[in-house]
Amino acid sequence: MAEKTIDRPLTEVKSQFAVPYYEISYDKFFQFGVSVDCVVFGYHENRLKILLIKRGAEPYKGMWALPGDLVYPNENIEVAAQRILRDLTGIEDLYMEQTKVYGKVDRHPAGRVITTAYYSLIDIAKHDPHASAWAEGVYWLDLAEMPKLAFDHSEILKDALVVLQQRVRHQPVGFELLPEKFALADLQALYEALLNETYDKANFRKRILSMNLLISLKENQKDVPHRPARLYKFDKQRYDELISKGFSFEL
Amino acid sequence: MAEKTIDRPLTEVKSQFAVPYYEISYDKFFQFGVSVDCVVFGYHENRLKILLIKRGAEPYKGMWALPGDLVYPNENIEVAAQRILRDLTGIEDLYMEQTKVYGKVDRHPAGRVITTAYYSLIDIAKHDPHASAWAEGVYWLDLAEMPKLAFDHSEILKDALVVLQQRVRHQPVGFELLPEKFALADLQALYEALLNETYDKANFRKRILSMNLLISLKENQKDVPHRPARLYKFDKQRYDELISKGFSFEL
DNA sequence: ATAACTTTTGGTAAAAATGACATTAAGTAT
DNA sequence: ATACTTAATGTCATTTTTACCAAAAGTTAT
Repeated sequence: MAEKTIDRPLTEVKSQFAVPYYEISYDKFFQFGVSVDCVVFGYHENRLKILLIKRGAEPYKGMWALPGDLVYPNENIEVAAQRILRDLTGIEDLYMEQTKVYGKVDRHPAGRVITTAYYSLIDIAKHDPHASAWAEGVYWLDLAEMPKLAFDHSEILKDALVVLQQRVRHQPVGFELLPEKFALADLQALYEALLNETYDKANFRKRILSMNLLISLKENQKDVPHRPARLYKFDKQRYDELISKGFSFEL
Repeated sequence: MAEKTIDRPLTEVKSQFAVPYYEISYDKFFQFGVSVDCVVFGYHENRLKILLIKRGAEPYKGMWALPGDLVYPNENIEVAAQRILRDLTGIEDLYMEQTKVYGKVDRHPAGRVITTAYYSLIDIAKHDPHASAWAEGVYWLDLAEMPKLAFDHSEILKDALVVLQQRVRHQPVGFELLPEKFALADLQALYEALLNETYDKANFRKRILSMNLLISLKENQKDVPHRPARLYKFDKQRYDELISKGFSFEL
């Protein structure tokens, strides 16, 4: 195919790559710090929570912040995200996904630090966070009552929430916030909390069940003061099958 | 509200933030280079194209690559993205959006460089790229015939394409690839190229027009060997209104 | 045991959206 | 004037969505 090609002579040489890279002093460029901040969403009793730490070190000592820290120069970023979250909160092996990079020149008082935000969803009951390293405390804070956070973490959190809502609408990630076994009403309450909407109970049930992503267990709720609902579990295998066939979950 | 709070004593101090930040030698951490890579999509004659450069400097001299370069330590990343694209290709003032960060330890032979990918959509006819700085050439390459790219740029491009298709489906970004005035058939051809699908002409028309996002001009196509179609333009104001009311574009 | 109560669960009917396709309209080319 | 091409509009059957009802199944109180 003929392409539209525009090929002009070099006009000016001003980049660090204009001469062979190994002859240049990179000092001028290689002065960045890189960090990771983790936005961990949890869900408990119909409320969406965020995992925050109370900072035990400068800068912003004593303030609320997302769990985050600097990446080592020989460490991959995703690995760092896991390590840092584990070091500060004890939580391990989460599925984490990037949301955005934050790189304002003055966002960190100690120098030029650009940070990558990762988000994750967990069932609060399945993990037991505890403060360690320089974290003075680890808390599940209600999303509705969020204090001001250190650095630009308030902005990071706000953006991550938008990403979460996007994801939740188009992929069945919501299931990750629920216990293994759950009732349809639980799932509905979760989605209503996540997206602040309300759904008709009967129609929600039909929609979800028609996707065939749930396995009906031979087991009912216990200790409820009314008719107990049937319990279900998420059919991960069926989901992977559908995805590979180009299925797209929509709520 | 009572929160589930877990607050344990410090167990170990091992982070760089465990002592006041101004007393620490950060040298160990502040060794990163940060770069930006731009994935600029263009559209011309029913084909999706990518703006690539032929590298005129090491590393990967002579190879195809996304326009990208290192960020200055006192420069905001978005500003750098604009500058670098302008320096290398002469294209200015694009609306660019982040897609992802790439940070593998060995992704750059000159040292630890993490890069942020930005993507943008432009109407090829509206811009006239020309190689400058250390770019030896600038080319619009057809997406279907993409060569192997320098660094991890092939992966970056692949991911950006997925993001583009997502965005195009849920926001009317497609309009940015068309000239000011266009016929409905042009819009349809664009979406069909972007998403490799085909739509029924009559139904596509109804769907698009029912969104009220197009302004019908009192003007028709010229120089077509058949009945000329009515021209439309995108109603940006109406779009912003709808968005602020929580409207979501779906195709 | 029975009645009252609450929530689950299955169903139906109207309304809305979708999709396939036919028809008419409006221009160009001969 | 006629043929031809694509635009533009309309119709209709089908599917999907939505609102709502009622029976079923358990718990609790009497």
